[in-house]
Amino acid sequence: MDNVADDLRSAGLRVTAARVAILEQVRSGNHLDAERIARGVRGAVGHVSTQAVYDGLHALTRAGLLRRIEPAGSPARFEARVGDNHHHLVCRSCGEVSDIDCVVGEAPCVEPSQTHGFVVEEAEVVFWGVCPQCQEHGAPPDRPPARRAHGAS
Amino acid sequence: MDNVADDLRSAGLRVTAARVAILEQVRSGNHLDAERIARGVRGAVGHVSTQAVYDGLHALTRAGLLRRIEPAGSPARFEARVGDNHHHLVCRSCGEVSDIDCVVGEAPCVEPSQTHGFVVEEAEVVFWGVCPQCQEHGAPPDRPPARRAHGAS
DNA sequence: CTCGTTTTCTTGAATCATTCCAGTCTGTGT
DNA sequence: ACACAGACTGGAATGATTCAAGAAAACGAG
Repeated sequence: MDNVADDLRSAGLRVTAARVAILEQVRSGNHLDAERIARGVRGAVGHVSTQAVYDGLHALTRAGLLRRIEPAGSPARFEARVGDNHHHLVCRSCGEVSDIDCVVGEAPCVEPSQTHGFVVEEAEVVFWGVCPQCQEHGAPPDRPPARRAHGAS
Repeated sequence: MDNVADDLRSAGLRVTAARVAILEQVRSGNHLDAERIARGVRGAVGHVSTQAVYDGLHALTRAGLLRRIEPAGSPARFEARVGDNHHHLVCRSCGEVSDIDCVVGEAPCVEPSQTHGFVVEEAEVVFWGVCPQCQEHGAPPDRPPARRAHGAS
């Protein structure tokens, strides 16, 4: 039933209540940050130290079960959609993150024009905009706004 | 001669030694972080508080004289190349940032496939790789490595 | 040139996300 | 059941950045 445990095991990680809960949280939630995940985990299994949450998040990320994204101006967020090629759309007002399928369809989906000798491993694309919610109400529903992240393109 | 002062003035900012120095630093340096800028500024004009540096950096950024970029896992960096359409190539090992001209050539240079109702204002592209230096020496010259920033695409 | 107002700078403390540490506990393979 | 690597706990520490309140300086008016 609960493939979460199996996923952990086959990733070479021990199956503990904390990690199971972490993975479940991230899978059910949407681009949650560490604090939110910690809250969810605690709601599910009782006390878990903040450290254990960060620790588990790292382990799961290292194992490839989670992906960590870090939009400028907001704490790191985690998502369980891994191994495919997708990008993100971030609301400048409330910080909400949505997935976007790769624009071109192959990875890396964007090729740099000059590489300055770098070996390029990955292209990360972030679209900045305003979500439908924030378009209506000038203000976000409740979450604090991600500080503006400037930049052109 | 020194158009920096004029640039400040015409951006509606007062011309102070600190701000002139900040702008000069960023223009001559390459994607410097606040601390490095502060060091340079102090070298140029004597004591300037950290706060004044952050303050000036914000003001200049707000005024459009500077662009702030924030690659995952490293402190914010500032650049003076503004108003054009370019992206960045970041070294996973040493954190070095290089400019890359827009892949496609128009802004926004990448169009999302679905917008989920968002009003998209900007596309930010970051290429992750390893710089020439770090390819040779396994280790970076001296700067601490940006923590890995995961993610596929 | 001298004010007055407004912006900018100073010092110092605070915040937030995240990490470091050291010791204790617990899955797991044997 | 055992042993031990891996995971968890509590608590302190770090680093980048911000907040706050008062002092100083810039610039337009008179």
